[in-house]
Amino acid sequence: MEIRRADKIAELLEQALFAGQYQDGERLDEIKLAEQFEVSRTPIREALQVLVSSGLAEQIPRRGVFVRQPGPVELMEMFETMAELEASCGRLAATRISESGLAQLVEANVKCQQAIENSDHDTYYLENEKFHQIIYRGAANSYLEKQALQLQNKLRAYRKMQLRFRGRMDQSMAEHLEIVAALQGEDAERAAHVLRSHVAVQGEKFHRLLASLKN
Amino acid sequence: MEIRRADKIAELLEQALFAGQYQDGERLDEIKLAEQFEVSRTPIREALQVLVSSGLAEQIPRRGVFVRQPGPVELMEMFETMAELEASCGRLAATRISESGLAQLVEANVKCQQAIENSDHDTYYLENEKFHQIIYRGAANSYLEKQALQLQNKLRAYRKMQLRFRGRMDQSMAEHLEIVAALQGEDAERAAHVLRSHVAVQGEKFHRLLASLKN
DNA sequence: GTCAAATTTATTGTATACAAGAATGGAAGC
DNA sequence: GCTTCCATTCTTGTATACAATAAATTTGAC
Repeated sequence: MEIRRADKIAELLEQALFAGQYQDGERLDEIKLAEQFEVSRTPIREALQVLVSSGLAEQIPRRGVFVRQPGPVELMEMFETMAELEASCGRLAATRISESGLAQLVEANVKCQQAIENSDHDTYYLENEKFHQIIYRGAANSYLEKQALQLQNKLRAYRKMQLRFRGRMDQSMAEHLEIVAALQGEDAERAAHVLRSHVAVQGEKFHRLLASLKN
Repeated sequence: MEIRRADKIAELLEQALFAGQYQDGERLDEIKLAEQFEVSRTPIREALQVLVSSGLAEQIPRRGVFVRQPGPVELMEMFETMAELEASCGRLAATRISESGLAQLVEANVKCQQAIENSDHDTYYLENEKFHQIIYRGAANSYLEKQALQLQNKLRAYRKMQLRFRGRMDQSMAEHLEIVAALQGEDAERAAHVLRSHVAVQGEKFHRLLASLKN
């Protein structure tokens, strides 16, 4: 359990937002939330500030804080930015990742493959995420790593939809193998390129994402 | 003037931090700051949260918030990340920037050149910043643009040092011309490459040295 | 004299009270 | 019936009071 109630509440609110429990533009009523969490307005306000600073909500002075769900355009922009960040991580990791890092990547891929064979979506998703995180780490730039992790976190909910599509997991696995090959060969440009298109949402994927948003 | 006192205070504190008025690790005393700004602890606390969430300070629960000036390693990491972000912006801008955007770039360069001839460092700095911001905008991805602007803002104080070196401004100008040429030619890779090395401060070698020291 | 435990002090975190601006609703005017 | 202005109500922002925990200091034992 957290030490500060405000932190715990921020976390819970974040989860609730990701779970879609609030409409876009909805006002987050301090008093109602205070009653709901059985605390005073003070920790609620601090929690709301956290949401605002992470972009999940917007604050209008003397008006309140409002839920801010990304629309399709912003979502695309976030995916594109994620693709660029991953490409950067890949480029840097190509010459910096350790042997142990490479081994971890291979291991994560094995677990991904197993998950596919068992049709275990959750495990696949988890190991896939881990795979990418190893690359962030491999870039040996903790600032960049943090940025990548943050955006990965923001996109988690939407990424999950993506993977549900038939055949996506198999293709994704093939790309993972190519990424590992590029990193092993210390081919920075190739690593960057493959990662970028692996993450990017283009063509068919884009339409599928839009379609899934409407539901 | 801001509507919320907390916002105004956050801004002032940020400036004070950038101006180096606080030591690294120094505790930001809520009560002292409250007296200093002649407000209660409440707006001070909200302002401190802003600093924490932007990474300028660190909060340790029930201990307080402490100034967190980036050390040489983190600074390098931030510059490297900036270089990657700029490269991404350049890549995207190559095929997306408008004619008017290109014209603005040329115009900014002219003003930069004039500033060099007048030895007007401040103007040079301002127009140089503007030049880069036009490229962020040219990427036509407002999320990425915001990320780039944020990091540019964080690095402002340190970037200023960089430019003081003799001959740096001339070299920088030459690189600007090359960047514009790449964008005009819609050469995404070249734009990315030139921008990356334009922004990157120290070389790969130095970073590798630092990184290897950590392991 | 030194170390440890307990008490005091100081500081953060939370609750509540108050102030000020924004939204709402109704009455007056057209 | 519609609009406008005013009063009321509601909500946020700030101040202050209280609670809880960490730091500091004192006191006692060895």
